[in-house]
Amino acid sequence: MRNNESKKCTKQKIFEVSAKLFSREGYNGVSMRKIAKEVGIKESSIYNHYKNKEEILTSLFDYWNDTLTIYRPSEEDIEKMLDYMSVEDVFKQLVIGFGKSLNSTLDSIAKIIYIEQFRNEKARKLMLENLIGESSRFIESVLKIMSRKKIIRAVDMNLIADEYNYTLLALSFEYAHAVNDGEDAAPVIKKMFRHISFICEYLKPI
Amino acid sequence: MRNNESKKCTKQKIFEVSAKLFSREGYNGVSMRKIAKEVGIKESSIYNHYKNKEEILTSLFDYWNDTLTIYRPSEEDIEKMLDYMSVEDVFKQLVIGFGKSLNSTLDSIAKIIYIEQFRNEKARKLMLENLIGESSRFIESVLKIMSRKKIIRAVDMNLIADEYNYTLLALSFEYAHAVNDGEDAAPVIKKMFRHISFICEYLKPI
DNA sequence: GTCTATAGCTAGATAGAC
DNA sequence: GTCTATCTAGCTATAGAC
Repeated sequence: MRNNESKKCTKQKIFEVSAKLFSREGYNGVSMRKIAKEVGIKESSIYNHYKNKEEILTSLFDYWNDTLTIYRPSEEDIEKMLDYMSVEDVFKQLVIGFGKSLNSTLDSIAKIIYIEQFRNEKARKLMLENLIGESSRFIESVLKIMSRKKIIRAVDMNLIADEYNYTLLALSFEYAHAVNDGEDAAPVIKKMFRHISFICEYLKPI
Repeated sequence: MRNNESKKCTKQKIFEVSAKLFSREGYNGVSMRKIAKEVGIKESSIYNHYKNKEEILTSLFDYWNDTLTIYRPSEEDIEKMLDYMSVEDVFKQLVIGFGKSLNSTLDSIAKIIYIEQFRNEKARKLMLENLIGESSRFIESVLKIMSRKKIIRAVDMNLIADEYNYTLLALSFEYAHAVNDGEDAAPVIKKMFRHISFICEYLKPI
């Protein structure tokens, strides 16, 4: 029992420390020694938990993929939200809920995806398929629900989903920088909300 | 003379090879040996042209900064363009002109900025100040000219400049991936133009 | 300005004691 | 499961011959 707990604890520590270090220095900028030192063990001990360095990175990406898929609200959830919330508040809630679902490890992993997207195949896939593709399709499905309920006017939903999504993606880079540099992230959040207001103004029925 | 020419040529080769390799593997993923091998010289010879590895990276960022500042059309240029072009065509021309100004080395440097923005201070500055800040202010100044000429309706120009710019920035990431993977970049260009059409539709005088 | 040779260091990974 | 010790390979950078 104690064995299992301490095993889990050390592996978890390696996991979180790696996320933090990779997000600051990039995968190739962090050595197994640095990770071991920060965890408080010898580098050779890492190999009892992970096969090699690459497997640590892969486990980070897998965690991101699993967690973020679970978070996204279902179509039923959206329907319910629209019963008592405005279009604008639903979109704002999606951003707030997404932000709240991110612990500091997930924040770090997001940055690792940004950094490694041109070098690592898994990171590239997460960027293009998850952060761009799936997100856009999700927003398009939300727009379809709103259209069915006739609370937004007729628009090119694929286009508006892209407009909504790409700007938020770029702003999430700016957000990562603010958090990174220990600056106030409020101005970026404000920009996100201003963007949502702009889209909702466009969507308003005439 | 011949000395000068060959010197310039080797230095230029180091410059271009480094841009290519850094953009693929990241700064920390490329060794001086790899660069030397690809150039066709010994690694020690690099130090006759650059003080160290960091100076190669810095020179790449300086080149980006100098070139892109020179490219951006002046307010007078914009005024002239508007004499015989529509609002939409001016914006499309800005994207096309920007694209044409990029040789393959500048394409690579853009990717290096994306990769290194969270690790390298110069890259971070270029991302936040040049690609986000300056670009947005430039578009805002273009919108002001259009507004003065009364060819667009009254809007929050700071907001629209951000809407215009952030989506294009995110799409430029997708563009970099397409070029990177040897895929067809046309669908991304099409998305850029669709975005511009959307913004111009919004700007149309009533 | 390029070369050979090498210093001096750090990397990822493994063997075997406890 | 963690440790010490160590291997091999790779790294940046320099010295000095040509």
